[in-house]
Amino acid sequence: VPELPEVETIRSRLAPAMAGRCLMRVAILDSRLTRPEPPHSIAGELRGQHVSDVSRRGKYLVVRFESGLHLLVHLRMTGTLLHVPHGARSVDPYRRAVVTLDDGSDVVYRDVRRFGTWQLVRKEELDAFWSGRLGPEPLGPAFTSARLADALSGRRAPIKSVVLDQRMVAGLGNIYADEALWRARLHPLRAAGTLAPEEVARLLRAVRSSLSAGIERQGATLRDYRDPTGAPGRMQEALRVYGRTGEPCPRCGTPIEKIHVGGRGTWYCPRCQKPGS
DNA sequence: AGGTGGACCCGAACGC
DNA sequence: TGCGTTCGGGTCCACC
Repeated sequence: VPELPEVETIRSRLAPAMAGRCLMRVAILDSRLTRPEPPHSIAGELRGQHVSDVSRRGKYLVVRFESGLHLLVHLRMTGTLLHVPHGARSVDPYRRAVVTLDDGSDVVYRDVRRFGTWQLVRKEELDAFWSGRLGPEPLGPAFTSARLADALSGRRAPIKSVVLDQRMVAGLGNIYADEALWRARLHPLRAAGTLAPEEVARLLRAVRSSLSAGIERQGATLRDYRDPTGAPGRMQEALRVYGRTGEPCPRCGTPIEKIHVGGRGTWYCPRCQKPGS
């Protein structure tokens, strides 16, 4: 499941391959990818564009073109981007789009569940696009204790559900939300608005450190995730609670438990992460 | 308005 | 062995 660390890893690999290149051919093979826009019109707009750089905002990968156009790729559940040399494409029923660069290499978009999206946004519309959807970058200077405390205040929803809200902070998904709450020693069902200032500060540090750990290890490969060379990440070995029902908590040895919060599987340590106030 | 639950999608895991 | 059923996950949308 690509969350911020996985998308950042993809970005860092894809940027040198795409920056400065021209898109020679664009084939979009799944109409879901661009809807409500028809695939051929998106493909037509992309063809001939020159790539300035590849960046990231939350879980979105952003390909910026010299024309001011931006391609926003969201991988959702099972999307992956592969960079393959000229002629090295293999038969793959899950291939949803192929972009051929002017060095002959292909950027292949693959997505088993077809949840991923490609959107085109012009430079002038970009800020409005982000501000309607995404909160601050968790690893950037805008993500502060004061801002987080303000956003949490009055919220009665479980803290886990609130940190998954991309307008609260951009980039956490189910894995890193559980990991961050474990690091912060907060029970996932705690009402978000009841966190003391000290706990908010702990949560902020925990969000940053869990995401940084994921980036350092180039993402977590639980099943589908691969970087653009096809290599898996290593973060799955370093996860403290996610998916580890019955295994000992790395901090206290108590068996990890699984519950459901807001419809999502949620792992936590019942001793380190007490329900609290 | 904030909170909750279903829809979307499809392979894997599970149950009989 | 083989079938049907359930699950999960990010985001949007309808509903309370």
